[in-house]
Amino acid sequence: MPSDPTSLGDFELLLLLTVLRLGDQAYGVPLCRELSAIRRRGVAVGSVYAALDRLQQKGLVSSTLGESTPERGGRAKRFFRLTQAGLRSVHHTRRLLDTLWTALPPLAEEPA
Amino acid sequence: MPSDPTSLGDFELLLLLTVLRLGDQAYGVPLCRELSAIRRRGVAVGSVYAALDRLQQKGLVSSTLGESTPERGGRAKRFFRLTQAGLRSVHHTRRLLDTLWTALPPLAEEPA
DNA sequence: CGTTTCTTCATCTATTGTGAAGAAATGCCG
DNA sequence: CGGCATTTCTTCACAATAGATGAAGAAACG
Repeated sequence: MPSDPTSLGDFELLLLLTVLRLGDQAYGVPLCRELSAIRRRGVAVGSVYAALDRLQQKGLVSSTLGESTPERGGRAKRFFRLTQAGLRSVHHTRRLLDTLWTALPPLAEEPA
Repeated sequence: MPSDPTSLGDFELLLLLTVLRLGDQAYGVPLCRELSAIRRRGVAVGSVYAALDRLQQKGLVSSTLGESTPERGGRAKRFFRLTQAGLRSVHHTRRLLDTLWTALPPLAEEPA
């Protein structure tokens, strides 16, 4: 019994947060760039679209097709936003984690 | 390029936190019970052991074989603890997420 | 056309999910 | 005392979902 809509994979969570951060510039390519920066490691563009599709199917994001822009390669983009359910899902995860690591023991100091 | 040792799957993160919480009672069966409670959904015992094996191979937990106890079915248990690397990994994830959702927009009120 | 930007697709590995089978201990009862 | 059901815990085989990768396809401009 998979796909409880309130439970997110780690990548999916980061992706939702990144969609929020990018606001009206949340489409595939910059999402991919931003995620690469956050993770400090290359993120293949295919992973991003696959995750977006999953999230859309679960109803956590919605997408709208933009218009083309008068720039070199200004092809139409597919923009993403969080749905109410998506936002709830992020809040839910946050509450859970905030609770669980309140009692997290501190890191021991490394000897110099 | 998988398995960056500092990046955790969502289940793995919960598992590490649960190992911390259970302390000297952190072995397969209670871990499974505790995770089921946290997630509010059944967790198969196989998933737990599989994740533990992964985490051990990545060096994030260590395990020691206990002795048998004088109880019905008091079979020897395999106890788990976080390594330094494991603790660092949790802290790392926490810092990242705490940063990312500082600007998280609040949930809209549902109309009654 | 060639180039640029963006998306879709096919394929592969890794993570997670599930339940049954296997080990190791105790307790009951002949 | 000896065997067998029972309990607790672990290992295993297999299925499904999530994530990773790079090449191919679409649509725009110069």
